Amino acid sequence: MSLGSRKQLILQAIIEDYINTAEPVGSRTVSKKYLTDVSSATIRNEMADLEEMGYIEQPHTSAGRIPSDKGYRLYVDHLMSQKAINQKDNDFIRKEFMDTIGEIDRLIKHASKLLSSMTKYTSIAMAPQFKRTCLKHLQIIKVDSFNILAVIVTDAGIVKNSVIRSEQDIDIDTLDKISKILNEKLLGLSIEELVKMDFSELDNSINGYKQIFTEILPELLQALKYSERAEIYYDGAANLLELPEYNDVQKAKDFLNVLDENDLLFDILNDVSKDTSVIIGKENKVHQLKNCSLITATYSFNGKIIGSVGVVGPTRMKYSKVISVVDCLTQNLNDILSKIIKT
Amino acid sequence: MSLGSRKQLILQAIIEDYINTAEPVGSRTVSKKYLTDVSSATIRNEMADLEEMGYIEQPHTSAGRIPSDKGYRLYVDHLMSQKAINQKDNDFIRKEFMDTIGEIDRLIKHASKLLSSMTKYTSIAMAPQFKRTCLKHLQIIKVDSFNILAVIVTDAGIVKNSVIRSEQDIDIDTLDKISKILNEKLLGLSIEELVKMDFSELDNSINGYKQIFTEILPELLQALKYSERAEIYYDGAANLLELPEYNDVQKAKDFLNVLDENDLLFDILNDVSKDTSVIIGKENKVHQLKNCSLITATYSFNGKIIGSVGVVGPTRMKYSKVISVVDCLTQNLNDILSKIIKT
DNA sequence: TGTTAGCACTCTTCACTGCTGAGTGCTAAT
DNA sequence: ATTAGCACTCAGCAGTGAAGAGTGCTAACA
Repeated sequence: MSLGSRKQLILQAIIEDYINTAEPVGSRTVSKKYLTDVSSATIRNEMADLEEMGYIEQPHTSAGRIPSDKGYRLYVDHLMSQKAINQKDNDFIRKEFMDTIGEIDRLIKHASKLLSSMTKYTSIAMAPQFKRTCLKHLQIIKVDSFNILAVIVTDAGIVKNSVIRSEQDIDIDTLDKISKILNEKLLGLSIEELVKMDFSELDNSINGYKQIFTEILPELLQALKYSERAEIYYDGAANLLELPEYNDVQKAKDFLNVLDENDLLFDILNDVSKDTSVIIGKENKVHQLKNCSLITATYSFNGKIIGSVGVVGPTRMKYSKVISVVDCLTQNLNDILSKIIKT
Repeated sequence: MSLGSRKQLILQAIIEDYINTAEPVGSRTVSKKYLTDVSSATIRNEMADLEEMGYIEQPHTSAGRIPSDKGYRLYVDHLMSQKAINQKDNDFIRKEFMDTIGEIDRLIKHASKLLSSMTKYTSIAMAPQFKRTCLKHLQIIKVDSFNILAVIVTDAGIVKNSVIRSEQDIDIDTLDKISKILNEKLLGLSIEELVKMDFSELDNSINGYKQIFTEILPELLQALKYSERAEIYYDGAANLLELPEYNDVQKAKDFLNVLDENDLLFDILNDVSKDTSVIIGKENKVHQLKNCSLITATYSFNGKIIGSVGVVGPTRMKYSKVISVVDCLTQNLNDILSKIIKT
């Protein structure tokens, strides 16, 4: 069922006005501000149709109309002007990233800050999923008589450490040899595989080091397991409270509770598969966010998706703007990752 | 100027009732619930005195009294029952920490979560300040032909990594030798000193490696500088909104804005010197928190303060409870740190 | 047949009103 | 020094009515 082109224009007008004002939009407003050559009475008739079709709703009899989730969906998929990213924004993001060096987690945290400050909504971000990356180098270092340190570097440039206490004073050469053996055997495996791996088959290679292996390996695997869940960040929680829809304290409370639940955020960010996805209102699996829209995008390394970022806001969201910012940001993220970490 | 003992009792009654109910406390309430053998009229007279002395205030003529900052201060310093930590809470904290292994930052993050969930306020925490700890071991590892990795372990068990791209393919033995030289020269120095150090005096020791040094050192120092600022965490932001004082959206907004400003939180947590400190209302240097109270405590390693944690809430805070929880938590933190990281 | 003007109707919002209850300060009696 | 009693103050609440926004319907018009 396709809408007449005038109905489309009216729906678009209603949505864009509502996005800007957060006030129900009346027929008069549409007639005066958007479709000046049509009278408000005509608009009224069309609006009644649009309501019947489920694209807009009326909060109460004497109010204007507001878009429904279905309306927003049509808008995002067909009506919205796909505005290319503002050149200025693009430059800004690029520049901000240039200045951020250091650990990759820090980069993602910064990305989250950028997203929230540029969109004025709340951003969420997931650091690279360690388990999806592959072992590139492993080295066991002696710190002192009782502490050894396992350093793991993966292809996405993630580095993880694990301090292991050892009862015996192992000499450096031994550790080097063990490092070499492990490196040979394990190189290129994903951390996910590695954790599940059956190490008994290593038996042949480790003649003479068996005792040390049985002391170190479990600790190492344990540490890997603990690193499996990626860090989750959010930023700009205060932005939400600027919006009129969150003048209701209860709603603000519910929203903040979601942000405090790392598991929930993880599920949200982990669920993303497409490059960029827009989830509107009740489309959300997480029922606490059924009044929110969520725009997420993934970032990749070596063709593999390793993490994602997103923006959460009211369904009355500046979709066009946010989508372009999120897109641009992940684009830059991909660039930087592939550049920093080229072999 | 010392209060009569009955005035003290009345002040205590007012404060404790107000802490529980968030409602101004009237003379009748005090007489009925706390000092049953004195009439409300007498209480009224005493309350008028207390108000004149500045310990309590009246929101408006026909309301009861609420404590002033000065009142809370007296209460915290002299009136409050210094309740020892609940044995159950202590066990709980201990147990929670036992289960948390892994990186020290994760431990602190967990501590923050614990604080907010046990106190029902918002917690803030600063991970160990890298720069205040001393170099224990430094090792430079070859990852592949173009990437080398510097691993730095400090006495507090903090491990930092820095991936350095190198134009030349340096062989492993060379890196080992460089590691040894640097270790010898730099062991025991605090990171703070290290960053400021003049490396030209190394010249003699590095015959033959000079070119490599000049490539690696600046990168290494840069990475150290970026790690200088400790991570800041907060948790339980949603708890605040449960409190009636934050039904005013504007106040909630102001508070969230503080949490979003890492620099501000850093200043707050960095300012702490005493073991445990209680800052009430306008005593706060940060003007955004002049309606809040802040209870902070430090944790140490090797006798040096390396970080701090805190709880932020309304001035109407359950001081006794929070102080005991914060104390207990840092106590446990100290224990764990000294145990985990003993040489 | 699609469009428009006009009008009665609905419903929210806001300002105003008067009432109630909580709490006070003062006074006079104990 | 303490207490009972009383007049007074003020926030909060419910009720009221007017104003304004927006609608749906009808009848006229191109």
